[in-house]
Amino acid sequence: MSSANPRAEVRDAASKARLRLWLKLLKTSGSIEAELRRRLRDRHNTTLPRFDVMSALSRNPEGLKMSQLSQFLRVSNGNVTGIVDRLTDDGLALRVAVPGDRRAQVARLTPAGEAEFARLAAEHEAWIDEMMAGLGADDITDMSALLDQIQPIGANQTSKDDLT
Amino acid sequence: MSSANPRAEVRDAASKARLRLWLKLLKTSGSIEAELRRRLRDRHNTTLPRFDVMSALSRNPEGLKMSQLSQFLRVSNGNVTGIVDRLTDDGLALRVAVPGDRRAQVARLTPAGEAEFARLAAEHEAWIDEMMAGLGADDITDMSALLDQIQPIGANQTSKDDLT
DNA sequence: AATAGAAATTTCAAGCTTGAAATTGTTTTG
DNA sequence: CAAAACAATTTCAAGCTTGAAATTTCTATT
Repeated sequence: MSSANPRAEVRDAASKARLRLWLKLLKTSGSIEAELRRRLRDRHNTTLPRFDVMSALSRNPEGLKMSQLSQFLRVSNGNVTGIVDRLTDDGLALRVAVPGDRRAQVARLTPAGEAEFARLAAEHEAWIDEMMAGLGADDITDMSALLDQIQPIGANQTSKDDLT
Repeated sequence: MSSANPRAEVRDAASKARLRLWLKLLKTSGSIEAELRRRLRDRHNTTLPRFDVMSALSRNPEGLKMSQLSQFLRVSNGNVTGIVDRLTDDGLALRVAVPGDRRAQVARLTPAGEAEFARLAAEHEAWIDEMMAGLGADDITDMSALLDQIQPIGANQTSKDDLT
């Protein structure tokens, strides 16, 4: 069964190699993410989704409409509703009516929310720096270029943190 | 404010570069994962967690104890309980008593589960192959080596799909 | 102005996920 | 052997996540 079509084996091997790479990629990002969640929980009593929302709001001090927020974070509308609810309960965020459109609301960080996020963000960056300490400047450039070659859907969806 | 300590700027730039790379890595793996979830749902009426459990069971036809399963997948015990419950409800998995230890049970795929997984796995591999078509053999080798440089915790936890 | 259609949000049910507590069963040891 | 320690699972509450349905409020179009 090893020569009906010699090309088939090559194709199959390449496919398996890509699958292995995907599993490795998944494992790496999953491990980083799990460790971040663990530290946010144990050291700061918060969660990654909350951090993500606060991060988005922090970059938009004037606030973001709920729909903008969910687009930016690439999650559903109903999802941010709940997260902002809980941040609001904790006094870290608040909703402000949008003048001229009574349907819409803008979510913003409170001063307490900004202060809290500043602390979190500094830690977060240090954690990432530590976890990726094994990569030098060139490695980062290389890996970035390689990641660009992966196109899950085709077009290059923007956001989920542009940090530009 | 740009020369109190010249090294500080370099350190800071490197840190920012690592952070950007992490966000990119997260975005890429998140996009792939989201697309996989979407296709599993729309085309096969199932979910990624179910696929993962079935995959693990498929590689262990003799079955896995619930605790082995959760270790292998790196998720909590309570988590697999629920997923296996639902697979069982659907006739794709079943629990078998372990002779000699009445606390333990082994989860296995039913014949229907095996057949179903065979279909899913073939599709899954093709999807990954398609999404990563942009990477050649050398790219895969390079990326794999770069991923090895990232160590979220220190030691190199095994599993979450070893695929040997 | 009436109304049909679109838009911004929230609500909801279902499933995933976790860590902690509770159950049930096994093993070690005083 | 009793009982304390340990082990395998399940149960539970809380939060995350989604897509679909429901609300409320615009915005055209007639």
